[in-house]
Amino acid sequence: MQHKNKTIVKSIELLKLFLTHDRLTLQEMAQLSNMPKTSVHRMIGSLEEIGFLTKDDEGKYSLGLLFLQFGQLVAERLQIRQLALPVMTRLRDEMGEAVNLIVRDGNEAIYIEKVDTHQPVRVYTAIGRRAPMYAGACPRILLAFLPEVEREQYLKNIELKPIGSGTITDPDRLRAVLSESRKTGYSISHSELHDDTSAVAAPIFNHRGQLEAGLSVVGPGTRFQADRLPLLIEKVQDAAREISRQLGWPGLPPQNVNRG
Amino acid sequence: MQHKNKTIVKSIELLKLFLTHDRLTLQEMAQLSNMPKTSVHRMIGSLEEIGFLTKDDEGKYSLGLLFLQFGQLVAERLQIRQLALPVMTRLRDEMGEAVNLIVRDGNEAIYIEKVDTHQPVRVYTAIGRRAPMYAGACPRILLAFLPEVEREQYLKNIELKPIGSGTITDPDRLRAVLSESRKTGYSISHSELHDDTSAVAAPIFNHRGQLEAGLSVVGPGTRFQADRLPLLIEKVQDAAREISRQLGWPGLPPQNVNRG
DNA sequence: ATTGATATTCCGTAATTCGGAACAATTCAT
DNA sequence: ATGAATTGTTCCGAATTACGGAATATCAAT
Repeated sequence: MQHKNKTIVKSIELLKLFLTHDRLTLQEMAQLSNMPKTSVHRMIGSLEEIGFLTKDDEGKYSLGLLFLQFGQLVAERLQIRQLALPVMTRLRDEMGEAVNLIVRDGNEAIYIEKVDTHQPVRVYTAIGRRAPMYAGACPRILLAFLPEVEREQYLKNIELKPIGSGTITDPDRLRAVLSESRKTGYSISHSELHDDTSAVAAPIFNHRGQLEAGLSVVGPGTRFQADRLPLLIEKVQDAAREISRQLGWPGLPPQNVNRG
Repeated sequence: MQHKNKTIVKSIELLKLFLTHDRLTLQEMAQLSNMPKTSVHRMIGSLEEIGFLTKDDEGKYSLGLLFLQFGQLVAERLQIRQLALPVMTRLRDEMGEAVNLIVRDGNEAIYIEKVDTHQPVRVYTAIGRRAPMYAGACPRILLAFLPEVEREQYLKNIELKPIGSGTITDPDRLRAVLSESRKTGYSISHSELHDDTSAVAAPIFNHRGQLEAGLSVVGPGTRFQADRLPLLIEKVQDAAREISRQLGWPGLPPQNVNRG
């Protein structure tokens, strides 16, 4: 990756402005991106031509419907979603709490499936949301079961910013928690991503015993007290193992993989 | 749009290969796109860097999870989906047929919401799919109620390719059908997009009386015979009017708009 | 080890993008 | 209505950026 197309990267910076703004004018985009008006003008012209942006009657730009098509394709092609959904629904019904499925994307965790407690729920809601891997039970279970080299590299480079009132910001504490999760096979969080929200998560492995995804139950902190945690842990782990099995997981405890 | 960023446009051509292929190697992308290996290599390097593509263990590329995030945002920001969904669900329950909601995107119709007959159904399925505006009841109702200048321009430039066994390929016949739909306020199709599938559609207008979307019930041709059509037409039109009303539609029949 | 296939890097050429500045269009206030 | 201000569009010379053929590296299979 020695040479790269700067134009593409810059254009995406423009598109990413729309993650936090739904409609923008040329001027606003130029200001937010610190690029010259002319350059922005040229780039969004191209982005509009290909369908990544659309210009409405008032001359404001927003994300194009082409993203619906690409988003759908990505969602459809994630086989694990299909397998996991029935198990997730069952877990939700058993425990009466929302259930999330996440995978790793680079240095982040991304939500790829959700079953909510309240009906009717648009499944699509929350899908695509991102979180750092160090915060929250579910992202952190991914981090815990990452290969050691990758995990260490991540821990060395990442800055632990507080997000909720309970976010772990001390690297030593984080290392201890991760180590504990590797031993027990689950992780717990209280108010790490959202205040008063707790979660219990377990890892999902694929046919080669590699970490594939994380599964979690999420709910208000008041319903995640000591008396109920053992049951929650058991059920989440059961569900995660069930999905792993469907992915062809050989069934060995993760710490025994690659030790023969 | 005198000057444009060729690089961006070419890169999207590469991404669009993934609409029909879910995994591709560098080599395959070079062949399918007729671009030099080196250029493809550079571009997909950038596309990977920004998250639009990912490389799996076997060195094959596929669409990145970033599309989930953008797709979600676009879906969330389509207000009409929120309004339409309850009405669509009710229509589905009344008639026992699948219900679709589509909007125009350039010269195509794109499905933005779907309520299926079979449970449990992933709503996301089919969302983002595209169809030409001349084929199928729902796409064609969009075409019928397009402003005359745009409609004529479309009809002059489009080539009517057969898709299903009933696709209209004769321009005069299409014009007659469109004119009829404008008078009656609905459209019917039999085997135009898929063989043995029929549909009945009605237009949805916004607060300015402009065409905003199309609503349709879809099902097997055997259930869309003459005896049942009047009821289907009535129910679809009722539902479409209900959604239009929620969008602030002034309530005038479309042919009276801008005639005062 | 040898072959064949695919991926990656090199590097001189030249086409493309850049961005300031001038210009046009639109909006707003008076 | 008129003028001022704001936003959007076009122009054009400078030079950065992308191009792509060829050489090299990596990998898998025999």
